[in-house]
Amino acid sequence: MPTRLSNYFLRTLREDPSDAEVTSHRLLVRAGYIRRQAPGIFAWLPLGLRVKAKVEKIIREEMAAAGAHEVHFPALLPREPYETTGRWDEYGDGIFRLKDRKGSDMLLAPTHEEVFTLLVKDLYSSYKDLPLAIYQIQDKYRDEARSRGGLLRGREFTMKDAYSFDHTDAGLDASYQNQRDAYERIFTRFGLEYAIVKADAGAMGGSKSEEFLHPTAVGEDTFVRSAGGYAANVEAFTTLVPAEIDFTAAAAPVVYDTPDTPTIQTLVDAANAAHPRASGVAWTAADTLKNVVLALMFPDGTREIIAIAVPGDRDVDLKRVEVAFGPAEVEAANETDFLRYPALVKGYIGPWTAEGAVLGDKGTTGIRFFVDPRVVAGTEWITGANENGRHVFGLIAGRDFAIDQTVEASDVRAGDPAPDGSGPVELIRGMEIGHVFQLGRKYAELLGLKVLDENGKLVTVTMGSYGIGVTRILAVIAELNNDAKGLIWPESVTPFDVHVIATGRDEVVFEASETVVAALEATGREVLYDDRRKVSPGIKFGDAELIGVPKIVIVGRGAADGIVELWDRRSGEREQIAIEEVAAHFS
RNA sequence: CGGGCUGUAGCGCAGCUUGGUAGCGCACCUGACUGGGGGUCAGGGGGUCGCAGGUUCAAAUCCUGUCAGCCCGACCA
Repeated sequence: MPTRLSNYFLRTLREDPSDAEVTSHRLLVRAGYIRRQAPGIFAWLPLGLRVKAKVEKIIREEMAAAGAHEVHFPALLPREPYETTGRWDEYGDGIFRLKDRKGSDMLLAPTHEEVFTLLVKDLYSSYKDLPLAIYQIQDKYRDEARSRGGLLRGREFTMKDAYSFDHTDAGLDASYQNQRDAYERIFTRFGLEYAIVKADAGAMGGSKSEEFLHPTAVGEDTFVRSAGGYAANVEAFTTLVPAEIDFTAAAAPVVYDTPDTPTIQTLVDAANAAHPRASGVAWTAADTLKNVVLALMFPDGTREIIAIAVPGDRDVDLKRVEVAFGPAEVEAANETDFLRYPALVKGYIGPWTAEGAVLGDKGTTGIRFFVDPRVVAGTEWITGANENGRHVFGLIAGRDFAIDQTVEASDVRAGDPAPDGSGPVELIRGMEIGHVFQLGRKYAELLGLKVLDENGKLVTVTMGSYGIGVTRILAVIAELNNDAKGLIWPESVTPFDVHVIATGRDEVVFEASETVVAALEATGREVLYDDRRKVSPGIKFGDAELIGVPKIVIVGRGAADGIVELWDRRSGEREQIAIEEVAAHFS
């Protein structure tokens, strides 16, 4: 039976909802696919549900092809397994927590590693059962500080999450590659451009991790890409380390008075004015060493002050620092912190004084000291002398201060060289649509998932976790497929195959329409039939354009002569054909 | 969590400066006309003006507080 618009649960909106900014959100609400329920939480209407089902169908087909089995866990879970793995605490405010009537802590799962691990532990105990890949399509909950972009970043979203179980590292590599290949097929079927980038494993833990990023201005991630094929999330980008410089002949450092130079720019100006470089080449910010004092806050509540030295022309990227020291939150050191270390003179901080080191484990402060990887042995710097209005010139890395601890703290910029030598990188905004992790043995270890191997020995299972954002993909597809009039779905996910419009009031039009609809359905097409009487053609055309079914058949003034029109939503082309030929056009 | 903005009918908005018992467009209901691009006419239903308190004879409007939402940033898939 066709879906008849005369009694379908659908209401299109003539005007844009005021709270929708991004295109996909605006159009999905206007065209009657979703309705906002609460910030970042949406109700699904019949049209939206159909598209979502199409997205899920493609994912299911590829999961099946990859040998994964579908299961389904509750979204509502007890605290205990998450307590065991430490994520109950690590997630902080990021998850929805609630209590049942007995006062037991529950959560709405942000992801399901723990329960998948426990399920396999319950049922399997032999290496012969491995490898195993299981997955579910389930709603996830994350209490975003600020949801935005409609479906692009909601607090409830549908995700396909798959998990692999192996008893050897080689097995995990194979399972990981298997899922990764499936993801490539999935995104190709959706017609989505993507870049596979090295990623930070973050709260998930584990080692190897790659993100599938769709390049788009509305994306929340920034990643880098080189012409030579290197790609990485900015958090995972590693600096190309320059060659060391022989400093055996280098002069000793000299301290100069540099009054009123608390910032890099004032320092560079003062240096060029009062202490020009012997070679005559002007000093630049890149010749200075900026020592940034930060506070690390660990989940257990401890606060540690650290110092990081980066070239003066670079800013510290706090996100990259957090990745380097995770799980910890990072913020700039505050006044209270500085009061604890009177040796640190704000604006004039440096690792060195003539009397000895200030920073580092051998320094007078004992503060852990890290340097940017560009600060290699033999590089020469201007930096603070730990006295108000004084800087030291000609400070040699590896001679005058320790460079044994490097950290990726500097911001990443377009033009930076890729670490693999494949050339300069460009910075691109991307939306994460998939993420594959090698979790390794973290979860299996903590939750006690072991199997007997070939030798009858108990070994801890090694796992992978593989996520795809179902609703996010739907939104990205909507974001990509629309025009000023409305949505234009690709064939792969369109809610209906054909949208038949009856225009006019003559009975012959509706009779002809029924014939067309029946013929289409006989070929297996799903038909949305606009059979509304007393609705003007303009409204019907407008609704069709908003809803975005790519193939439209208009039955109207030619109906009496057995002629209908094929209307291609995407190209706008219209073609007159005989009613008997309609079905053939769609087979 | 910081900054900005907004809460008036299902949706989009005006009214607030200068207090006087709430209005427009769309949507919805009835009837007629119209019938290939959101048509016309006539009639109609629907709102504790976010909430609480205060000022006043009188508050959507002025004052105080509070809650909610949106956008930017921080953060996060």
